[in-house]
Amino acid sequence: MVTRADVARLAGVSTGTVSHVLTGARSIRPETRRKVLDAMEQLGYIPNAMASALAGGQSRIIAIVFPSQPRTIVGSDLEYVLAAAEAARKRGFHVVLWTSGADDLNELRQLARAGLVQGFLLMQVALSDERVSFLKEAGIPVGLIGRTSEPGDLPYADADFGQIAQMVVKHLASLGHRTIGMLNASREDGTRGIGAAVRFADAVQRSCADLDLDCTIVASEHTVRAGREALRQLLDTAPETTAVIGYNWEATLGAMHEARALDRPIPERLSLVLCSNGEPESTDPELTSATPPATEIASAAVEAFIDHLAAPDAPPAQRLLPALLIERQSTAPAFRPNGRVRAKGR
Amino acid sequence: MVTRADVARLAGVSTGTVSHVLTGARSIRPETRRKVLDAMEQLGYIPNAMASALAGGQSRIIAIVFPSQPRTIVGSDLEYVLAAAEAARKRGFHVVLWTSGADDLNELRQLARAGLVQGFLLMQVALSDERVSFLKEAGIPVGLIGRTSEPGDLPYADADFGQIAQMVVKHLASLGHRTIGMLNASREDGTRGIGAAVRFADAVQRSCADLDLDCTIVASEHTVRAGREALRQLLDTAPETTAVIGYNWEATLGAMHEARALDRPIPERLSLVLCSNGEPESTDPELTSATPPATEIASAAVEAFIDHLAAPDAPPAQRLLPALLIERQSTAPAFRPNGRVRAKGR
DNA sequence: TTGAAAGCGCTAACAA
DNA sequence: TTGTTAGCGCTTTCAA
Repeated sequence: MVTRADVARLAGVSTGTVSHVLTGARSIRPETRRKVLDAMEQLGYIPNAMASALAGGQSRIIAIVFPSQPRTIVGSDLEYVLAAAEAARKRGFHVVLWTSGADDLNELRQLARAGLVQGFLLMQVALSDERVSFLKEAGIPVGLIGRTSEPGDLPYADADFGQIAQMVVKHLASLGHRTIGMLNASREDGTRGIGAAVRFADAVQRSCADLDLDCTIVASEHTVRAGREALRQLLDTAPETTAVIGYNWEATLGAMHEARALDRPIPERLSLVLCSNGEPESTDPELTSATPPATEIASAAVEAFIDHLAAPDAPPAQRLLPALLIERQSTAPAFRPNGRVRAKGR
Repeated sequence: MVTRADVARLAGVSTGTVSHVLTGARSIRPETRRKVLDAMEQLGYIPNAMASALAGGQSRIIAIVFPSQPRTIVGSDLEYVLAAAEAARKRGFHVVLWTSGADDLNELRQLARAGLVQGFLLMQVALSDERVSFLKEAGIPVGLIGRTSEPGDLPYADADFGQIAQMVVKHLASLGHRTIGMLNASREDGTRGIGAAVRFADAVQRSCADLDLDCTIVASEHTVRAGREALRQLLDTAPETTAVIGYNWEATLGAMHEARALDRPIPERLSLVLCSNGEPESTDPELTSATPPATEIASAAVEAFIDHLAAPDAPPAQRLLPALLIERQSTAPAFRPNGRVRAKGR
């Protein structure tokens, strides 16, 4: 194994100098730097991560924490994780995975105390998340992919639900829809981010109010069957509904089936937009969507968190990321019984 | 921070003794052990992971590697990863995530040389996978979640496609199906495990031959649209087909839609079984399935790999794990034009 | 059965 | 601008 001592010897400098060439922590005469770099090159030197972690007190590893009580896992969850790993790598950090239940919180503390990880990036953040308070009290750095109701001064990145709601409602309004429905996530479902559900529902309601549209919101469990029932209930409650916003992937699938059963073909007689994570391209018709930008959110969260690790006292970055509306096949001008299709401007 | 020296002092022993109590590497007088354990308890001692990694030369970290050229990510991919992390944790190991393209292979070597990871567990293994040969040549431990065509003496765990094929074909035969179709994964799709596709198709064919059933196999791209076309093609080629085995999640979704369009309702006029990873419970009707047991496969692969790390010269474990057939709503007795429904025993 | 001490490879404070 | 050196906390060999 090639060590820093070998490099120093070959370059004719001290080991300290080699370190400083690597870290750039102090100015080095260009000529010396060259010699050192050449020697490293020549020897194929690779710094030992464990040694520098031990000596420097920084493992450059962060943990991503999933609740161990797993709910339905969708493909995009992995997208978050992979994007986080990639973003961390770009900053010279690594990501380890950890699953933890309410009873395992102590294990998180031990992980940190063992010096293995410098902090925790939480996924599936609930409105009120005990992991957050626990880690904060333990003095262990925390960041969020998502948000609690009161993120305070924690670094986080989340979807900008206000923007998403506004964009989607505007889109539907421009297609002439006047009565909108929403299939929300279950309120019971803390792990799934009920915080987001509440925030998004509020945002949809506000956006509808702004444009003077009617809006009915129905919560559904995260199953296809529940989604079918939810749509039926929605259309019972508000028969005028011509467009539905889905914020619950499984329920949205159910709604698609139920719409067919109710002879409300999509998009001709019912428009549907998916706003949650899910797989809008895997349905038929493919779903028009404005889904949270998983990769961007994860990257931003990692950036914010690593910055926070470097400067714990500075106010951390807290970012809300906009989604893009992708029009596919599930939205169309509002159906009017009398056959007139009114497109409403802007 | 509490160190081993603190514990030693309080227990009135040497630091070496504390280490040995922890590792159990040599016999300790029970009384001494007690004193040490008490001291650790009292001080809340937690060993420093970095220090032991440095001194012991073992980071107890393994990396899970994804191809960076990502294909469609399904929910079950994360299931593998989380299960692997959990299994590793039980063995006192940690899992870091890495994504790597063909050009990044050197980074893998550096990760290992830096002492950060002890080896690599590869996901999305292709039939002929350059990562494997690269790492083997570099002398870096490799394990597989999946298999290459020639796994040689590598530790791995994979689904037992022979068993799955036989079980599913038998199930269909027992429902009276005599003509079976299969929607296979695309042959182009190296990252997706064409190896598995070939193996599974062969196994299905063999199982059908054993039971004297007709069998038509059509490959499809991994899109809903391609699946629709594939089903049409399949039914054109073999109109007698009454049951289809899906080994391509997106294409299976497409087949469901196309079946409806062709007035072949599932399951009354066409049975469908999902055998690939996917979300059989998210469709309507829910899919009867025999999908690879993701959690078990990942755990077994991790076990095999960690064992291999501990004893590199012993022949590594190579495991094929059976799936369970879960009957849901998409299979039914074969439809007979004349109305007779023949159930064929066992 | 236990203790002492020499590293593991690197960082960073202190000197020069 | 560079060198020297004392740790970082643990493992493990060698002696006792």
